[in-house]
Amino acid sequence: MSNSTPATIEDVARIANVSIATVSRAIHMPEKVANSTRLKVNQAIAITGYTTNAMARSLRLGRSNMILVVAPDIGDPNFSNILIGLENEARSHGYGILIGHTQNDAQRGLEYLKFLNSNQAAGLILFTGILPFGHQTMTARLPPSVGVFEPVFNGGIPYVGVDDIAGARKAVDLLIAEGHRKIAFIGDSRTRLAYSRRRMGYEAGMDAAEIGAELRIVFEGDGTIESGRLAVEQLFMRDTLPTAFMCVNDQTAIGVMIGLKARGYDIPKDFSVTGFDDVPQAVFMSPSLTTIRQPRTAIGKQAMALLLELLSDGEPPKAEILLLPDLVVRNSVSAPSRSRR
Amino acid sequence: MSNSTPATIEDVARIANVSIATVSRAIHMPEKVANSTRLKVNQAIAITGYTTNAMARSLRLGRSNMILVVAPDIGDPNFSNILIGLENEARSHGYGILIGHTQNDAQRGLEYLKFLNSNQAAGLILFTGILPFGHQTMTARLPPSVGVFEPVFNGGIPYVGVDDIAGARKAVDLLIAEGHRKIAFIGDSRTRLAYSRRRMGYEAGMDAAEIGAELRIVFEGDGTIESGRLAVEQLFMRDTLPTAFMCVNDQTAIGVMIGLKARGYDIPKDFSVTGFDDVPQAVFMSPSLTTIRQPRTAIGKQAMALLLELLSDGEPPKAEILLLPDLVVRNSVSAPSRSRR
DNA sequence: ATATGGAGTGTAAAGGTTTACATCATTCGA
DNA sequence: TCGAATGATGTAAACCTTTACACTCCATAT
Repeated sequence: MSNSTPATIEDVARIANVSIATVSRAIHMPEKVANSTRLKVNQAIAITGYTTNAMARSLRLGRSNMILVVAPDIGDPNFSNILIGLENEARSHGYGILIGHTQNDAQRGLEYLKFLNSNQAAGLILFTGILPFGHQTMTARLPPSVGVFEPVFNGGIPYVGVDDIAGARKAVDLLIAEGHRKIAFIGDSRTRLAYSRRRMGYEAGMDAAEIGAELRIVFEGDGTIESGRLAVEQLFMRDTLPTAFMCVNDQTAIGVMIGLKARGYDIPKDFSVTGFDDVPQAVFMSPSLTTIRQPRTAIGKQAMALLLELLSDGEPPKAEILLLPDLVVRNSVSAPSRSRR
Repeated sequence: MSNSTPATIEDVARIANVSIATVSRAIHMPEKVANSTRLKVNQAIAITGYTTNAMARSLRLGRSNMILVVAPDIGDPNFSNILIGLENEARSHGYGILIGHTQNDAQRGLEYLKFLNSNQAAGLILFTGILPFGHQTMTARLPPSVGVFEPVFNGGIPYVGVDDIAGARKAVDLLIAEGHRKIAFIGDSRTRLAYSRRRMGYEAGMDAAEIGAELRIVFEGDGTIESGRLAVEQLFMRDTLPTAFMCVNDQTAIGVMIGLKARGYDIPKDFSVTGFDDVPQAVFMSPSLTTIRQPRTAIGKQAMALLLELLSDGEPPKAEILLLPDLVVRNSVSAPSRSRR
């Protein structure tokens, strides 16, 4: 049983007293094999402890059962949760997951391309918004691919993300429902579709509540904590203070809270703050941050499902799948204070 | 160039006007090939864009260039940082990383065993303290393996972790240096080596400062936030209050802080608190938590290095590699207050 | 009774690589 | 000058599957 070399299909065939072809069929196309034969084969498999050699199978089939997942930064807290979704879905379809991180380094990306070229991966999941593989020529050889979170710019690759407009809308609507009208949007001017869409959600919400342009304050930062802090400074200098800060992401919101606290204000009594993403820290802030939660596991699952569909059909069923994010109400939002309303 | 099917070694051989054996040698044993020939081959490779088919290679060689990493929970914040270390080290040696998570489910673990049996992985990195694969019989077939963080109980597998004794010692020593003498250790009674070692560090520090048993308070919990909160309750009931809480991990420390704050105490003015691990939240607590940082990336790197060594030598060079963790001083520790000293 | 078709199985090729062994050419020593 | 040693390359087998094609039975239709 515990032989030094693992059992091959031939060992099974010999014991079951059939040909290797029959064994293969008994495993992969059971209906093509007589009941009695299938039984014999299964017994032989049990006796030998046979597992089909994935290398040989992949070689013969011309494709592997691995999916390459490339992310700029594995440490990104978003990543691990997406990974769970990806992994579960993949595994339940007999695929395994290969991890690559590029650290935003094109050279690194190219190294991973080798995995693909050498047939080690049947498909590709991309976390980064751009194809990591500089050369256009490469695109031709790219296997079925799916983007996560963001559309992939330089390739016509379907992606799975979140409905940023609807998500942002939930945040404004909450603030408006609480009685806020002068709501600042602290944005991110970097060219990411997600960010501009969140602003669109903000504008749409303000439109719907018929809040005029004179009450809208937009500050375009860069999505960092520092950028949030800076936004507060600027707004105080300009002396055009809102009663609520709707932030493009949690990082910015954290910065805003730091800035407000530094000036001695109380959140949410003096100012309300919302974020977007629901990063792990959000719940540990004081006050805990009201934000929009990315359905990370679900995104991962959907992305992998889409990729697997692509692998079997070859036809991209959809160019874009947007999931609806949830509003997570915590303690950074309340009605605007009397005096400042 | 962008042919539909990728170039094979045969294409290269034809263009370079040599045999496929020579091409293979030119790639893998360059010194065995004449300079002029090597040149021709390299040119042909450049022309065809050839990459060796990893499937075929692995099949022929009988081992793959993949390392399987199994963790109970990919979402664990520790995991991603370890993963960075693992991945970097593996990649720089031509290996790729395969991810599996067991969710502490033995059945899941067995599924991953298939990856190993089917030759898809040459080695194994284990995050869980136990072999996920129930059956002893399996152990015989396990490839070279290395544990991370914790020793692997039911297998004689080397592991890479942190020097818990030395780490804990740093925490006590800090507290003692600040003037504390009555220091409580809030432990974890679950049978993990790490936890008992941390307690050993505590005792050693108290010994070194010649602090008698009457000033030592030990509460054995279970490492959860709730356990920390409970410890505070118990200690207040027993009315044997320390001036500082040294906690077996950050979770416990968070619980202790919650418990103390609930009773209206100020940290660190009334009580000092230390943790262990430096989880991501630690810095966001208020006050931010003074703790011992796990050198996660370094652990991952070392573990992979050890595994690769195992793969080439076959000889386990060391049974245990312990890295020295750093003390991270934040704001949860100060000198004990006059009145309570 | 014979032809037809289908179900079940076997034979053998192919997939791309590595490497033991064979072959050939060259060089060196006697 | 010849034999041997050395170096460079080629031939072919092996790694383990999957599957097209061929074959054998057996049942059914004619």
